[in-house]
Amino acid sequence: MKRVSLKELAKHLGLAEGTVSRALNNYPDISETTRDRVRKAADALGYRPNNTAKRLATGRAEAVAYLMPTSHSALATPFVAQLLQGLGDSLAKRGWDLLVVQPESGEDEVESLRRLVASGKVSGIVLSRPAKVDIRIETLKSLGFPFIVHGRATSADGYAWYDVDGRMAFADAVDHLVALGHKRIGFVGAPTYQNFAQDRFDGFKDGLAQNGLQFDHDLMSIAELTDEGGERATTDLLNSPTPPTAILCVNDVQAIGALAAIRTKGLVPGADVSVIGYDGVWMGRHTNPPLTTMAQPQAHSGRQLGDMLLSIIDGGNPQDYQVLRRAELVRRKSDGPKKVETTKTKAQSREEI
Amino acid sequence: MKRVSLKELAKHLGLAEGTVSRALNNYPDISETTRDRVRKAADALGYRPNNTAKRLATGRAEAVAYLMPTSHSALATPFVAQLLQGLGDSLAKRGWDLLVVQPESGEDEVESLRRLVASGKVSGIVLSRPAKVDIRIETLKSLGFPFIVHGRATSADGYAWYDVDGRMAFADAVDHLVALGHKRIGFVGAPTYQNFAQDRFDGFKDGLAQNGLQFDHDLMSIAELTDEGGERATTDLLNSPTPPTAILCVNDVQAIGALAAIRTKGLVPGADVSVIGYDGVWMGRHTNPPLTTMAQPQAHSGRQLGDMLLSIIDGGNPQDYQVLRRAELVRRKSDGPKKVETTKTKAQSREEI
DNA sequence: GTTGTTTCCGAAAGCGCTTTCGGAATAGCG
DNA sequence: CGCTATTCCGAAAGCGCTTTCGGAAACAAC
Repeated sequence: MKRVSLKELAKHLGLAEGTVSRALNNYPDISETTRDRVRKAADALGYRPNNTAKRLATGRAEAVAYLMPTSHSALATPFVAQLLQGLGDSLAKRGWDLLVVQPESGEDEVESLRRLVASGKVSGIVLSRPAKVDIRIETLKSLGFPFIVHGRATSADGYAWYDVDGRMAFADAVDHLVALGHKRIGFVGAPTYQNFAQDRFDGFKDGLAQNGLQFDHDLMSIAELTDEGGERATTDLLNSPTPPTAILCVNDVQAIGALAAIRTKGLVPGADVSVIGYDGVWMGRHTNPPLTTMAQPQAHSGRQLGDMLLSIIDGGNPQDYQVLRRAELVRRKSDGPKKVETTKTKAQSREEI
Repeated sequence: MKRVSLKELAKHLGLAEGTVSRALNNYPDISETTRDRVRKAADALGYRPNNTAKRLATGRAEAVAYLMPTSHSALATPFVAQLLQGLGDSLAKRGWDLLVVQPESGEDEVESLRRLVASGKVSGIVLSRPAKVDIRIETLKSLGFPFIVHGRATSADGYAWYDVDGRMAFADAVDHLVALGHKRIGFVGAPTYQNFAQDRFDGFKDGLAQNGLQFDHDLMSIAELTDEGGERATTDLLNSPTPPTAILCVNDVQAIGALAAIRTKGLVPGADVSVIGYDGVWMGRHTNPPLTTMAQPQAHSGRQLGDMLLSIIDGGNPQDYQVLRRAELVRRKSDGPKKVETTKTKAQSREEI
C-alpha cells in the first residue's frame, strides 16, 4: 500500500520526472509513443499523483467550499444534503474536492471568509441564504474571488447566482387565492434581513396590487421561521377583529404551524381558512390537511450551482451566470374557495330556518 | 491581499526561515523572547501559513472526510446537515478541514475508498449507514486507516462507532404497545442489508419474546424507506384476514406513510390502529395524527463523532471509542390502548345490553 | 554536406513550509 | 581562566509535483 511517487515511476521508465509529468498531463511536446508507455506503466504500478504536492506546485486548489448557513435552526437546512450531493457530482467530473466550512463561532464572518480565500485551500466558494445586503458577497466581489450565491441579495449585479423567483411565486399564489374568491389574504412572514423574505413579501404585495386589493397591515404578521413561529403569527391573525380567509406563509415550515393554529382555533384549514406555503418540502404531503404550496424546482440545483461555479473559476464572467427559476403551485388540500358566509351570517341563517 | 510567506516574515525579522517556523510551532529550542518577537511580527504582517505547503512538508492532512450515504433517496438524508455541522464544529477546534465525498458513480466503492486514503487528502474518515457486513469497514480496518462509523455493522469489533440502540428501542416499543393491550403487533421493515434495519427487526422480535408473544410472519412486511413504501406495506398488513392492531415502523418516514394507509382505509390511526415510528423527525409533530416515535438523541452526534475520530487519529485505540446511545419514546397521538372490542364484538355487546 | 527546423526529452529551479543537524554563543563549573 | 554543558539559532535537505528552458537528435531544405 505504499505509494509510488513520480520519481519512482520515472526511474522505472528510465525517463526524467518532468517528462513523465508532462506525459501524464498531456503536454504536446511528448510523443504519442512515450505518452502511451508512461500511461501504461503508471496504472500498472498504481501511480496516484499526490494532490497536495500538485496543489503546491501549481497554486491551484482544485477544491471549492460550501459555506454552511449560519442559522442554528435545524429546520433551516432541509435541503443542504441534496445540495451537497449535487455539488459533489458536479465537482467529481473534474476530481475536485468539496469542503464544507462554517464560520467559526464568535469570529467575524468577513474575517473568516478572508482567511478562507487567503488560505488557498479552495478556488471557489458557494454561499447560501444571502442577507439583503450581504457583506460576504461584497467581500468576495472586491477580492475578485470566484463564487456563486444560492439565492440573491437585493442587488443582484456583478456576481453569479442561482435563485428561484419567490416574488413571482407569491404574486402567483395571491392570484390563485383571489381566483378562489378570497379578498382578505393574510401574510405570515419572516424578518426581512434575509433577502428571500423580502422578496416573497414584495411578491405578496405585487399580487394584491395586480388584483386591485389593498395592502392591510393588520393582515400581516412576522415570525421566526419555525412551526411555532407560524403558529403564533397565524393565531394573531385569526384573533383580529377581521381575520383573513386565506393565509400565505413565507415557507412550508411556518405553513405547517399555521395549519396547527387554525385547527386549535376549531376551524378547518382548507375549508374555513386556506393556507399556502412555499418550498415544497416532502412532508407537506402528510400534514393535516396536506399542504398546498409553491414548490421550488429542487432537482439538480446543486449540480447546476457547481457547474456554474466551475465555469466562473475557468474565467467566465460571473454576470453571465445568473439563473432564475420559477416555483410552481402544487395544490393539495389546504386551499379552497372562500366560504360564502362568515360564521356569523351562518348563525343568522340558521336562526331564520 | 497578497500573502506574506514565511520567507518574507523571516527576512523582515532578520531570522532564518526555519527559526521562524519553529518559533511559531512552539519548538522548545526557541527562546521566549524571540518567540514573542516572531509572533508579534507574524500577526502584524498578517502572516497566514500556507496549508498546502505545510501538508506537503509534514505529510499530515489536517482534514477528515465524510462519506455521503449512497442512497439516492433524498428522504434518507434528513440528518446530514446537522451531522456535518457538528463535525465541522469539532474539527474547527483544531482548524482542520471537512471534506464531503461521495463514491463516484459507477465506480467500485472500495476502489474509491482506497483512492481517498491513498490520496493523502484526509487523515480520517466518517462513514454512515453501514451495511450488515460492510466492505468499506473491512477495507479501512485492513488498511489501518483511522475512521469511525455512524451506526454499526453486524460485527461491531475492531473499529470505532457511534450508534443508537435500535434493537433496544424496538423492544421497548413492543413493551409499550403490549402495555396498551396490543397482542397483534405488525412490523413494517426495510430490506435488511442495512444493519440498522436488521437491528430494529431483531428488537421487534426481542420485544415479542419478552412479552410471551409469537412472531407471526403474516404480521410483517418489508418495503423501501419512503412514505409510499410504508403506505403500501401497511395496506398489505391491514388487508390480511387478521390485521394487526398496532404497527411498528422501521422509521418515521415509513410511519407517516402508514398513517396515510390507515386513514385511507377509513380507520383512525391511534384509535383503531396504533403506529409507532423511529427517528424523531421534526415533522412527526405535524402529521395526522401527530406521530408517536422512538426518538434518537440527535444533539451533538456530529460533534461527538468528530471528537472521537480526532482521538483515534491521535493514536487512540478504536476499540475504546464505541458509544451506544438510547432512543426514547416520544408519545404523541398515533398510539393508544387496544380497542377492547372489534367492531364485530362491539355490535354483539350492544345487542346484549 | 552545411545550415535551419522540428520533435522530443533532460535538467533544474521552484511552490512554502518542516525538521534534522551542527555549530556559535553563552552559561556553569572546577 | 580553561573546559564542558546548555541555549539558541542558521543552514540545508527535503516533501512530490510542475514548468520553463535549453539542447541533442532527427529530419528537411538548399
